[in-house]
Amino acid sequence: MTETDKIPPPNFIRNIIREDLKQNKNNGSVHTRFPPEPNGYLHVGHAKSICLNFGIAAENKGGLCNLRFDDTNPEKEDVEYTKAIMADVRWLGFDWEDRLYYASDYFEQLYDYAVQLIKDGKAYIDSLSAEQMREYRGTLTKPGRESPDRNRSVEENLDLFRRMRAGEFDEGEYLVRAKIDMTSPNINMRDPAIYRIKKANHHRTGDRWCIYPMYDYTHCISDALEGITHSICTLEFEDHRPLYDWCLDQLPVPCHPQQIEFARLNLNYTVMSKRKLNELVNEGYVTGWDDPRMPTIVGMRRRGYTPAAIRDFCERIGVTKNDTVIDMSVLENSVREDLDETARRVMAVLRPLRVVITNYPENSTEELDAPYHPNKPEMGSRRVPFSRVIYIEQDDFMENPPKKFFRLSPGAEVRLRYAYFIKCEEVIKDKQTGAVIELRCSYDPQTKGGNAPDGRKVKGTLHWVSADHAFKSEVRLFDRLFTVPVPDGEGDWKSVINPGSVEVLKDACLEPGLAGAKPEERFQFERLGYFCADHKDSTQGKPVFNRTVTLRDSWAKVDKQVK
RNA sequence: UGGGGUGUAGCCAAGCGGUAAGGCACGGGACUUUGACUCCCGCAUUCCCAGGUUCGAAUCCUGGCACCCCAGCCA
Repeated sequence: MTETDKIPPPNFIRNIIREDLKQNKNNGSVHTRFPPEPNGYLHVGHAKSICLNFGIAAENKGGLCNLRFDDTNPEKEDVEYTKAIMADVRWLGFDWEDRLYYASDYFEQLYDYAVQLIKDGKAYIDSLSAEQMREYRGTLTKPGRESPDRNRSVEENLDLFRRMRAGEFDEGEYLVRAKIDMTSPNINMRDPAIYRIKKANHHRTGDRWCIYPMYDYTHCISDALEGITHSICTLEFEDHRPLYDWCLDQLPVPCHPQQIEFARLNLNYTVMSKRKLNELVNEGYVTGWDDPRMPTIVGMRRRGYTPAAIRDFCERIGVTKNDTVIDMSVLENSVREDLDETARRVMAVLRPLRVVITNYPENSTEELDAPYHPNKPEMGSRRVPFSRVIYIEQDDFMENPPKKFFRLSPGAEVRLRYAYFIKCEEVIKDKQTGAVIELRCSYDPQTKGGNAPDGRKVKGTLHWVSADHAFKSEVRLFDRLFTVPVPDGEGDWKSVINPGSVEVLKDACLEPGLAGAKPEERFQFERLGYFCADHKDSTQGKPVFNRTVTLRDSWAKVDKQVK
């Protein structure tokens, strides 16, 4: 994302558009839209669609992308979601300018068009019950039968439709159907419903309507009314395209957009359906839609993912019609790549082990200079306090180290980053448990800053925090939400939820400057990973941190091989 | 044994009749005051399978096979 002039990789949709432009189709314009239903929060799958639609608009001269809420089902939708969706799209870095639309804005026009269809004998009012509808529809292999109401007169249809709108009937009593073909091999064309009665309050139109248009009928017309040129949607709508085209062919709409379908995103070790995400929230498996383990935009944001990283990820995975599952490592790679460039390095000890530097003067403190980024001096530096008692990571000490372990062990010498070389002289253990509770080390005053004048080298460099100056706070570590790569493939997907997907460390010791971290501020805790100050649980002067992603860890591999 | 789609490496993905890009992952090495970053090197004689057309096929033709989607008054 640093190169603004980077040419996006080709994909079949961009190829179609390039070809259309060459033919001067749509007078050379490109107009897309992102059409979420406001019935839940957005997830990375939506991010793929957002990046595609807004991206295509942005990379073509004069290209535009609308934000349109597909709000035709009042029972499931809510303003809470529209607000959250707008915030997410904006946070991802996209702008619909003044083109915010709602399908509900078109209800009157949609009604008029339906009247038109009825007058033209292309739609009728049906009184079949839902169960009867199902029977008449036939099956995948057997054609359907025509409803007895199919040849109701235009006058009667018109009257009934008017009375439906007027609220004279109960839900389910009547329904408007397109008159297409009950024997079509495509079930979507067997006289699909286009209007149903719902005596529900709509989040925008209130109680003005008691009949609501169906998706297939609404979506294509909304696209046409907005002058959309390319209506990009996911694969499951491929079968609906003939219906999309049919509706537009019957009506005097301003234009006829081209529907193009692509495969939705699947990520391993997580689930992506709104229904399942909803269950995770409602049944308490996670703390909310914005739980840092969730693949939602708000969840990833809270975890510390950046908009640039998510955009980069969406670019890398490509756009095709293949049914695929993307490896989580691709996402993590995008995040690390962005954060490596932008995050300041600081020190934090997650699981503290007390170290007393026996030959360092008591009650003495010095400040050591530590740059914020090893490769970017322009990011500046800060002073970190050093004193006689410090904490190091428990993992950085082993009493009986395996080969190639170049951290601290009895008699070994290591560097404390930006400070001194220390040597482990004595190991103090708990008399009861035998656990190592303290290390006694000596330091070499000659090695201040981290280099020895005599040229001797150490293999390991450890991060540390001065005990008296440590800012103690909470740090949360996250792991994958599921224990198997494709939970959807499991009979009971909830049986493979990872019980250890979150670990809360209450006693982490952070360098003092971190007490001033702002909500959503991101850092690299050296040698541990990238962390983000939680915007929800942090309080003034007491930020708590979420681990976004670990650093790549080649020691973990060596360690595994040794064992 | 209805219709619509899709099959290129462990995971993604370019390719569109001229002799298999790239990314992730993985393996090896260099550098290193983060076992990070960075940098080198390696990683499909073969494109779901079988035939055919062609001087030449992942690309064209024929026939199989596998997987995904569709029977809401959801989107």
